[in-house]
Formats: sequence, structure tokens, C-alpha cells
Amino acid sequence: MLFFGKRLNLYLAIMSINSHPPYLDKLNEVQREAALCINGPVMIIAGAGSGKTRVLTYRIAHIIKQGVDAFNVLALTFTNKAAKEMKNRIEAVVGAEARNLWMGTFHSVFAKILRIEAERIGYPRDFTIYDTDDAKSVIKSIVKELNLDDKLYKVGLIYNRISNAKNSLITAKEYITIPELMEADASSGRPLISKIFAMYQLKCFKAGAMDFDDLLVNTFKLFKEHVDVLYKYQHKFKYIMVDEYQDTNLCQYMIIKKLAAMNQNICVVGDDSQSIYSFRGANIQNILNFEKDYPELNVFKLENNYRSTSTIVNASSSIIANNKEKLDKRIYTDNAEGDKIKVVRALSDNEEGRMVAQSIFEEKNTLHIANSDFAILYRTNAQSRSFEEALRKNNIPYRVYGGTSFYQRKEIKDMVAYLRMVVNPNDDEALKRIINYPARKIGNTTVDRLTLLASENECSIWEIVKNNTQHAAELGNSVAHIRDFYIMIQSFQSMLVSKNAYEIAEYVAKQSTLLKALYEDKTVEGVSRHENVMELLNGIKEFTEDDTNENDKTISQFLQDIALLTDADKDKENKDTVTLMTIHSSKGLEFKHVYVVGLEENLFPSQLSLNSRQELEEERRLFYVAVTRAEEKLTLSFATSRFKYGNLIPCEPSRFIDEIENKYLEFSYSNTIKMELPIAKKESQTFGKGYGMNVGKPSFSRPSAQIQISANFKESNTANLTAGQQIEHQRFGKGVVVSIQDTGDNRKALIKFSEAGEKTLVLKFAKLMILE
DNA sequence: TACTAAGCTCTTTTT
DNA sequence: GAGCTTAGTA
Repeated sequence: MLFFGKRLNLYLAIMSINSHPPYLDKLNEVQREAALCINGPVMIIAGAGSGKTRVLTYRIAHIIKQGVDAFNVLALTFTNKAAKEMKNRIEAVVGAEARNLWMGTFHSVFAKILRIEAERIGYPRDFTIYDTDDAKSVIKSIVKELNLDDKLYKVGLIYNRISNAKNSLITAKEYITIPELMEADASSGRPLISKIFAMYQLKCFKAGAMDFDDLLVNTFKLFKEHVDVLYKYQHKFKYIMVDEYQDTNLCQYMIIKKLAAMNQNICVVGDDSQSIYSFRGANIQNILNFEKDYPELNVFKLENNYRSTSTIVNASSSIIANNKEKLDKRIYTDNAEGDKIKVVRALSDNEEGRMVAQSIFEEKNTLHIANSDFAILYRTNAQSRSFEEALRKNNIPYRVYGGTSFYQRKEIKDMVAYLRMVVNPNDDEALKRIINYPARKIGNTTVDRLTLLASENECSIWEIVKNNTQHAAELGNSVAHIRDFYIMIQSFQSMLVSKNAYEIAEYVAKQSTLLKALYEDKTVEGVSRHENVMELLNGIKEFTEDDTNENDKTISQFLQDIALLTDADKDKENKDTVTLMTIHSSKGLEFKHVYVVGLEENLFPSQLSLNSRQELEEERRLFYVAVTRAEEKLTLSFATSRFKYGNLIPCEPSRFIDEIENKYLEFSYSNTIKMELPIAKKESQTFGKGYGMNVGKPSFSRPSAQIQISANFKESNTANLTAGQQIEHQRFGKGVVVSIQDTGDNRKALIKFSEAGEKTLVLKFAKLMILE
């Protein structure tokens, strides 16, 4: 079959050799037709592994070869990394001209436009981009200001509600006029959400800040209210392409529609079976309805899967066949049958980790393939732990994508907050973060007063700081300290005219005493924090010196870049590592051998998705995305019990495993491996590895020990002590933890250190659970 | 004002 | 498991 497929392609290539330019030789017939059809509306339905990126790449190359200037082409991709890779590939075909392409994620491209046009809609050019944390913090302060019950008005919930409204293009003003929304809020006991929404928008506006959704909404607003601007970009973008179209939301769709209205040269590429972002407002109907919007649409279906073995392709088709909401297409492959899909059962999450690590170790040695050929995909970020531990034990290098990235770290956010202040001092969130860090005698009380004054005057906190003399009465003794802070930030700002981004950043790091504070912290964490800030400075230096990037080299630009950076975008040196990531972030990638883990009911499909058919279907599409990442080998695993918040809970295997036809599966259950209990036996009176006692909350259900390190260590003020763990802390002392012992007194545990001797830790509770 | 002890809560996915 | 909050102490 394999050879036949290749020969067929060759035959087709010869047949049509005169009808297409030679640079399109690498495409099959349908792919080529899609690449050649550049005028008018086009929809490409591209199944997993059908060479979607390739078509898009050559289509753009073809457009440029037809004499269109690259800067008249707009291509919206799902990740910045995808854009970068595609750009490089296009460059290989058409040369340096490719660099002028407008390519990137919706957010980054629109941020670029907004930076040029911001003043038209009343924002400063150097507006700040608030990440989710900043946005939530703003909401939190509003809830506080309105004296609302924060147990009822949960920050995350409000954030989602506001975000959903925005993605559906509903403004705060319109929100009040929509009975469904208002009634829903009223009946849930949160009638003031609309008010919070309005205040939130105002606060962000006053702070010169946009959140992720604003980048889209404001672009829409810009085009809607300023016809001349719309006209300008309609002219500019003669050809528009949208990748991963199934994951666009209403707002994104409306913007594209506006931009494409003049030339109608719009091409969307997507796969309804891979629509997995409805929580972000993505609407599968966008792809299902595209035909209605453009009746004269040309549709191309890429159904030949080049990526995976026929076993994997057929099995994945049998999964997705269970969904009702889907476009008509039939994925097939000419590839060889390949191995059956392994189904592995483990007794616990830790055992699951061990089995997967063991399997990778064996495959690697017998097949002689690289670490980077393996991927472990899971539903939630929290699942990575057991796999990390097991891989570490087997000395297999790995890299975890997602979770807390470099730019989420406290020290990095602190440093970045200073830079944000330099560029846009009205950025309240940045100000609150650093006004007393490092400590400069401006305590919580003073900050609260400043916040209140800012609210009363409907201005940013910076305005109050600036006019501190006018508010001297309210601010009392702190005025002098506030003035010092003001002068310091101002001195940083004055450098903007003469110094480059790196020079300013370096100066700020030193003068703010941030570096000094971190340097003086000699704990393991402190040293690493210092290193991280140095790494950030180094990054800014590289950014300043980078001449391949056509953008300007200002701090403002740097901040925008990192605000929209995804973990997957960060090009770590191409080290040979096993990849660990959520299925969501695996989209667009492929690996020789994929492990889809944690396949348990209520975990995958998620418990929260079991309420409606649509949501369950989305989980199934997610499963489809996961299994279609695999080229040669696929392993599915689940555990029959799992630790959750310290509780050992029994698990049922996922219904998705049952949905695959049996003939594609190979079950390899073994009952011989004994479950290794994470808790030591009582007789030894020694706590097991990785477990100690819970100082915080006494709980019968939690056998592990959580030891609070210090409220100061904001990033993690609780931690597990592990025998063999290195520690350096004023309270626990220095050295290696030799053992953690029960003293016989329920309230005390004895921790022995290699150097600092013994310390007695007072505990509220100690319970040893024996499961064996 | 800074720090600690002890308690509570959350738990999907991401730009 | 991890983060956050609150009450109380230094």
C-alpha cells in the first residue's frame, strides 16, 4: 500500500507537470489545487496529519511568486512558533521577501496593529498587556472596593464571565441590556457582575492596559469606529489566511470578516474534529457555517493522512465517529499497518509514571530512537508530577511545557513590573507589585490608602503618587517614602530617550535594589531567583542586539513580546528531551511514539464536561487530537487509583478506550507489580520519602505532610520535606534532611539534618495511614 | 510593620 | 499539592 501511494503521487506529478509551477511539486493533487486557488474565499478542511501546514506554506509562497508583496499577506496562526516555522519554510522557497509577511497569532498581530493605532481609541501607544493574573487582581480589588462577599463573587468566575462576554462582542454597556445575562447573574446571587464588568473596563482603561480579550475587542472597535483605519488595513491585507480556523471565536471571526470584505481573498484552514477551545469562546459553528457566509466558496478536503500508521488512523476515526456534530470527511492513509495500540493499566498514578518511563527506556534502547521522539500527553498540567519523578529516576531527560513558565515566576514578574512602570506608569498592577518591593517602608495600609484615593479620583495610583503633596494629609508619614519612589521611577523614565532597552533594564535592576535583595538571599531558591533575573537581563540584551527582527527594540516592544509568548514558543536549545505537555498544547505537533496517560473517567473526559453532549463531544475531539499526534506507536494508560488532594480515590478507565474497536488494541495488564505505598509503616516511625506531616490542616484524608516554609516565599509557602532533600532555611536549618521521625508526641516531629543537627518541628497533627 | 502559625479553599484546557 | 488568608505575636 505504502509503495502504491508513493507511486500514485509520482504518477500524478508527472501527469500534471506542465500545469503547475515546479515549486509545488511536493504537494499531492488536492493539496496543489488548494495552493493554486488563491483568489476568492477558500476553505480547506484538513484532517489530522494531512499536510495542512505544507499546503498553507506553499499557498503563501505561490501568492508571493505571483508578484504580490509579502507585506500584503496576513497569516494568522495558532502559535507564534508555528508562524516562525512557516516563515522560514516560505523563505526557503521565495527568499528574503518572506520576512515581510504579517504572520503570527491573532493576539500578537492585533497587538501590533493596536500599537500603531492605539491613540485612535484613546489608549497610549505603549499600553500594557495584562495577563490573566493581572486581570484577576484588578477584579479582586473591585470586589473588595464594592464590599462584596468574595466567596460568592469568585474572581475566576467573574473573569470568565467577563471574558465570555467580550469574546461574544458584548460590551459592559450592552451587558446590562441583555436579559438572559442579567437574569442568570441575578439567579446565581451575583447581580453586580455587570457593574464589576464596567468598573473593570474603566480601571484597565485608566491604567492604559488591555487584557488578552481586549486585544481582540479593541481591534474590532477600532475597525468599526474608524472606517479610515479599516480601509487602510483592508487595502494592506490583500490576502488573508487563517490557520486552525475551528478554534476562532466570534470576535476573531468578525474582525477577519471585516478585513476580508474588500478583496474577499480569504482562506481558512481547519479541522472540525480538532476543535478543542470552546472554553475560550471558540465556536465550532464558525467552520460549519463558513459556507453560508460565502456561497461562492471553494472547498478543498485533505483526507490523506501521511503521518500515522493505518492502525492509528483507523482507530482515531472510530473514536471521532461517535460525535454527531461534524463535517463529512473520510480520513484514510496509504501507510503501513504498524503495531497495535497498547493499553496499559497501572494501580496508581506513581506506578503509571514508572511504567511509562520504563517503556520509554526500553524502546529507546531497542529501537535506538531519540528522546525527542517521545511525548507524554495528559489532560491537566497537574498530572506531570508522577512522570517527571519516574523519568528523573531513569535518567531520561525531559521538558515540561506549560504550567508555570519562566515569565510567571515571581522574581521575573517583579522585574518586569519595574519595566512596565517605566513605559506606562499608570499600570496599577505593576505599581502595586513593586511599590514596596524591595521593602521601602510603604506598607499595606499606605497602599490601600493610595488605591482608595485613586478610585475616588477615577485616576491611576501613579497620579496620586505623583501628586503626593496634595494628598499629604491622607498619606501621613509615608509621604516622604512615596516621594522617593516617585523620584526613582521618574529617573528610570528619563532614560527612555537616550538609552536602549538593555541599558535601562540593567540600571533599573540595580537602582531598584531588586538584584541586591536577591543576591543577599543565599538560600537555594534565592540564588536561583537571582540567576533568573540575570537570565532575563540577558534575554533583554539579546533582544536589543537581535537584528533579524524587524520590530523596534524598545522596552515597550520587549514587554509586548513576552506578554504574548507561550511556553511552546520559547525555543529552548534543541536538546534531546522527552516532551511532557497537555493535549491542548500538543496540537500541531507529532511524535514517533505517544503516550496518552491518565485515561480515567472523570479525569479524561473531565468531570466538568459530562453535563452536556457538546462538552463530551469536545472531550472526544481532544482525545482524537491526542491519538493523532502519534506516527508509529501509541500507548494509552490509566490508573485504577489516584491521589487527589491527598486522598486515594478509585478510578474507572475512560469510556474512550471502550470506543476504539477492539481489533486495534493490545491489552497488557499485569497484576504482578505491587503498589508501593507512599507512606511509611508505623513501626519504623520514619516518614516515607516525599511525605512528612501536615502542619497546616489536620486531615484524616491527607497522610502527607505539608510544611509551611515561610509566608515570604510567595511562590510556594508550603512544601514537602523529603528525606535526602537539600535544604537551607532559617527555621529548618541547613544541610540534607536525613530523616523525619515521629516523636511519639502527636504534636511533634523530629527532623534530622546532616549538618545542622536536629530540629523539632511542632505539629498540630500527625497521622500515619497504613494501607497494606 | 514584619513575620508566623494555623486554617481554608481550589482542582481543565490557553492567548 | 499548593496557594492564600487571617489572627495573633514580635
